[in-house]
Amino acid sequence: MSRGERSAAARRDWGSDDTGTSVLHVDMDAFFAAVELLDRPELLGRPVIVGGEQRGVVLSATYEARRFGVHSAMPMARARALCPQAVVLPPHHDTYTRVSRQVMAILADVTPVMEKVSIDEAFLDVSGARRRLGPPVAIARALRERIHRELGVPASVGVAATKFVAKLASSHAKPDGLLLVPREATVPFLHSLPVGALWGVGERTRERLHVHGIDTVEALAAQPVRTLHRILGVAAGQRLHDLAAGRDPRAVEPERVEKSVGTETTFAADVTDRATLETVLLDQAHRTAARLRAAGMRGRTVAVKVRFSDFRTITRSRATEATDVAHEVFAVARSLLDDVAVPPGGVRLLGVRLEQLQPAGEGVQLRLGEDDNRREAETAMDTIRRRFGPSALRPASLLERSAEQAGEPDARPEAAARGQQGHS
DNA sequence: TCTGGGGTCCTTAGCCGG
DNA sequence: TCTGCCGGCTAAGGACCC
Repeated sequence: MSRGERSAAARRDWGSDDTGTSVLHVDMDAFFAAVELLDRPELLGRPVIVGGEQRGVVLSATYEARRFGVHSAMPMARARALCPQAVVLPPHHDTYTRVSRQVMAILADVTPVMEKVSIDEAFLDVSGARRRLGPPVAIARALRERIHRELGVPASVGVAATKFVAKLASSHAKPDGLLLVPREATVPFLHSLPVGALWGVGERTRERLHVHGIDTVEALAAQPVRTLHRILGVAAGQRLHDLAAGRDPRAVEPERVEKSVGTETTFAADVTDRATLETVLLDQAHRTAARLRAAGMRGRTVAVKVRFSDFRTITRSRATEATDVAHEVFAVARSLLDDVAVPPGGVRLLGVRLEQLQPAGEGVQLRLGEDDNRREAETAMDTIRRRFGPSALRPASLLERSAEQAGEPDARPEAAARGQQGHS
């Protein structure tokens, strides 16, 4: 699902010396679509798109669909226009999470030095596994074969000296391939790529670099670093200059600490009614707080995100005492939302996020009375939901809304939003 | 064509205290 | 006492990634 630019010239044999290449990047091919095909083998060989309805985007597309120009993150309407014969399937995130766990378990068998990047990709440092399992390329081959045999889905693997180059290698190995970039081929490999292949170069940065005549990694590498500082700022300029020269000191890190947790919802129809917004906000506060409690974390900053009908997006945040209580999160979030003027066109998206996370046991002041009771009540709700499922319990105000919706399923904006979220 | 939801990181600006 | 400077913190927004 990588969206970085690729180059046909980079898709070649760069040599077979894997002595200096201990980083593997494992990337599942068209992961969501591939998992869907496990249940729908009759669709093999046909263009298949996984994506939401209404205002959704393409989450995943088989290579048969990509041939028509369909790619991930593309608006569904555009994808359907490009490939009207495609079979469109709604996403099943629980299934993808389950298969992802199985993939990660196979990777963890190779080495504990494994860093999960997302649901469908991970880095491995196999320097400690050589004696047991052989050289990196042999490990990569065995991994691909085992994932395919046990789970029935294809994985591509990049093998290189650094994380960044391993990632580029896997994206050039797709679909269902393996690419080794030997240590001494690192710079020639990088210099065969367009500048958009670099990590951190998206549409905006590419345009800015293009204005200065910089369209390839080779051209970027030839610039004095101070020129890049001027164009992109010190941090981004330095990083790209390093990446273009093959310098990437980041190690494969098995433990990653989350820095924020949040939930956001795009409404099926823009919402102008404040009561509806507050109901959604309350639901989001509960979901976010429950995730914080499950992770044993509390957040010190509550942030609210609002996107208006014209796609203008604002965020408002406030630092408070560290909390994992939905009631407290909601109180701050609602106060932030109160200060936002809703334009006549209404609100397209609403979200809540907790930032400045810290372990639940750390720096917590002794609190008495109502707050403690709230926390206990919410913790009890967690237990019940774990036992009987996520819809077993909801706050009364949300239940009332659900009851109203039952009578009039499509008339209210939040009914549409609920429907899209897939739970009510 | 009309743009999801989960995040991370960086820049800029204002405020405050030393 | 006033002013300037600096660092730390907070808030907002933007770009990017999968």
